[in-house]
Amino acid sequence: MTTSSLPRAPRRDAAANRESLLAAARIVFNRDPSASLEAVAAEAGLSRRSVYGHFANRDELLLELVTAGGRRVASALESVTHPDPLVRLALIASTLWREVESVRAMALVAVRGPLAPHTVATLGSIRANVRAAVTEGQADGSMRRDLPAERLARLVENTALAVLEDSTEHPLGARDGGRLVMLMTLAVVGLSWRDARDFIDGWAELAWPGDTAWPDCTVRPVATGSTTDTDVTHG
Amino acid sequence: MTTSSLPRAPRRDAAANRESLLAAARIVFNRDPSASLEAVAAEAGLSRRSVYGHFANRDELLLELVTAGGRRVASALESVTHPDPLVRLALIASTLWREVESVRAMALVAVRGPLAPHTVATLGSIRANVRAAVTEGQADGSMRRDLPAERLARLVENTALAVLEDSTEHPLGARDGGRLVMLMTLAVVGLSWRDARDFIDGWAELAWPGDTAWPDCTVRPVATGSTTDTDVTHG
DNA sequence: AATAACTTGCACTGTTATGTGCAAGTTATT
DNA sequence: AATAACTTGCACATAACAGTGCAAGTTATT
Repeated sequence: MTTSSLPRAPRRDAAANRESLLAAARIVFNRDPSASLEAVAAEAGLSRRSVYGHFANRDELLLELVTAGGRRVASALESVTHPDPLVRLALIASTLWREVESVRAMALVAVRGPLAPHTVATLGSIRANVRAAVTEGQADGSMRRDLPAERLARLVENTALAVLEDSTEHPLGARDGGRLVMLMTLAVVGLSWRDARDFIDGWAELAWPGDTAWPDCTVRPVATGSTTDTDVTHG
Repeated sequence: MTTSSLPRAPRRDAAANRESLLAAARIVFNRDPSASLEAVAAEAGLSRRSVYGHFANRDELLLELVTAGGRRVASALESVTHPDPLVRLALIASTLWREVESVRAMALVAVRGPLAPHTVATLGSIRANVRAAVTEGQADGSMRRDLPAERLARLVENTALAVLEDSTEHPLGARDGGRLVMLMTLAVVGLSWRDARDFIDGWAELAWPGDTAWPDCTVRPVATGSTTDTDVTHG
């Protein structure tokens, strides 16, 4: 049975178009956050008019986009747990990088723009996690104690955003970006650059997914020789 | 002699109004960078129409505002010279803080917004100085060498901006802000938090102007006891 | 006091964007 | 093939905001 008799089921291509619009919006708004719906519709191969067949207004489209992205990121971050608060922080940073890398500009708008409150709500758990890791790290002495936890946590967040921002204009490989964001995070919480580097290289879980883990290293150069004091990036 | 005979001198109050408009623009645009000229004129106690008696258009007003601010900052930074690149970087950071503190939002717009190219041009010397200090610091081993100088320099800049940004929402005393911006700068270039703290406290020229300098210390707590591991800020 | 320099209000144009109503088309579904 | 579900193009309403012309006011200067 297909539900009742008279009212017909919604067409399947409509849903597809809706997705097209969201995808287009992601692309267009990622290029220019204040782009018009005209531009979005064009990117989707639809007419401006039809946007309103799927979304009540611009804000609703934006909201849906940001919410979806936020949920994706939040869920990816849920799996981040580790006893060591420094590792946890580094993991949060690099996970965030991985999730957001392809939508940097959008993400920045979501966090900095008028939708910020909503985004923050969706991503509240991250903030809480960062905050908790920082507090814990300060308590066990692994993180700097000369700043109140709240401020330090915000600085950690903003630093990560700064890396994202910079990489929007000066692209960075996915892997280099992940490493850089960890390095900067650790720097902000108080580690020297050598300590941060060694710390990252010392924990298998902080290695880039594709790479062979530290213990059974075959390909990857170890922490001595050419890798030491070598650029993370070439550009 | 008052120039020629027929053409009269421009009225002095006109110049005053022009200043009023610039001052108003600084206030209004600092609150909302995309505010209307209506709002600016209102703040200045003038009519929207009269804005066009002084500036050809919105952009010209904006430009003048940003240029003036830029020049002020640039000139303040010209006096920053020091043999030690770390000290120089810290001085640039705290000088910048001092100059920009009261116009944070505007400054952020000037740097991030559409006028960025122009601002960058005006402030080109800063960028060059930062760049030079970083290169020098990497050469003498006092700064991290795992990142190319360009990127590290940008990270230094962006970190300073991040502190500015954070302090817009979560105010910071002038002095605490200056110290924080130095701490973060040193952190980014590779110092551990303790090293950064000791470094700042070790150089008289990095002390806050009002404070008595290190050598003949009378009031200020020295680097042992209560100051160690103590909050820079209370809020 | 004469007068040029300013300011003001109003009306108007132009631009850019959002959002709606509707008739006429197209397409998936039954 | 019938038909409801979508899409489309067009016209239109609305809303901010920028920028201009002009006539009538006000005010500093000479």
